[in-house]
Amino acid sequence: MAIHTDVTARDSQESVTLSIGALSKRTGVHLETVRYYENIGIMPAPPRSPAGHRRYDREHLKRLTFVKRSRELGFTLKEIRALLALVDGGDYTCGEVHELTVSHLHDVREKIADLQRLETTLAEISEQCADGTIPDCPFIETLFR
Amino acid sequence: MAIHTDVTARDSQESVTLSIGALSKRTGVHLETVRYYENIGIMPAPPRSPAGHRRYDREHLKRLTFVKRSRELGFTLKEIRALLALVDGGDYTCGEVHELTVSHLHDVREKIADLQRLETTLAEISEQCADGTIPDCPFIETLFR
DNA sequence: CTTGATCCCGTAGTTACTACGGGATGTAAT
DNA sequence: ATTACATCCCGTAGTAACTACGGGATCAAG
Repeated sequence: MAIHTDVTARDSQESVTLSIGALSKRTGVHLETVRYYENIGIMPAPPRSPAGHRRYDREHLKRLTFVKRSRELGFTLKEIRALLALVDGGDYTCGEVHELTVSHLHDVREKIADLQRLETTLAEISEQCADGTIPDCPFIETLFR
Repeated sequence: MAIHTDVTARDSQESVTLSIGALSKRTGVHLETVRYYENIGIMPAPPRSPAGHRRYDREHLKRLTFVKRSRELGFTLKEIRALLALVDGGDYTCGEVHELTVSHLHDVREKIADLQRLETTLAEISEQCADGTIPDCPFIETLFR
């Protein structure tokens, strides 16, 4: 499936147009963020109404949903650009997507490991100085060494 | 222990002075970061040599070490400011430190939980599209929905 | 006394947005 | 037709925590 699905003249609702506000509400992406995505080239510049208001169609809606989902999965905008480039090219394979995903998964696992190490240390600290009125907390002492 | 330990005239090495580069090497904090910390008030402005070069002493070294350690534990600069304010005040108690630490620990645990949810999803995805030459990857499909 | 390392400063770039301000439209009710 | 209010426009600046850059001064060693 290419990102630009065929919306032929035979389609039942052939010209869906959404204002930026409507698009924002449907996707849950902030209005300013939509404009931001346009500025940085992640979303294409949509046609404008005579007065200059942006008019979005179903393709825009799909693309923005894609971006939103990918962000929720923790992909950076840079990674999403790569994903979109594949998809826009139209001839991507599952393997290419797999590669990006695995690489991202690796990053996520590293972050988890880092945070778990932190968690352990912080938990130890907070046990050490749980009872509260002692001045000269040992935690503070260790931070100075 | 207050942050400003007494370095009396009787101390064996009474005037340690470090250039910004030396301080940077000893603490592992980038030189530019040291200046940055000075700009934002986390490190005090040190005295200068006649030519205007910064001269640091043991107190600076201790403070910067403190900041470095705290950063490594994932505290934000804002949190570190709070910690330093307690310490600078000199009359902090273990309980106050405990509070900040527990709050931070809570944040860390939330982040871990978030990332673990991500990890699960990403692992599922990468299994689904592991074998590589199929076009129209199912993962991409789901992102469009 | 020359060479190379180090230092100075201010500014801009990074990531992914969010917020602001002031003016122009769109839409609905009267 | 007018009024009122929501929505839209744009560009700029702010957020966190730095990093990088550029061009000039100074220091330390040989």
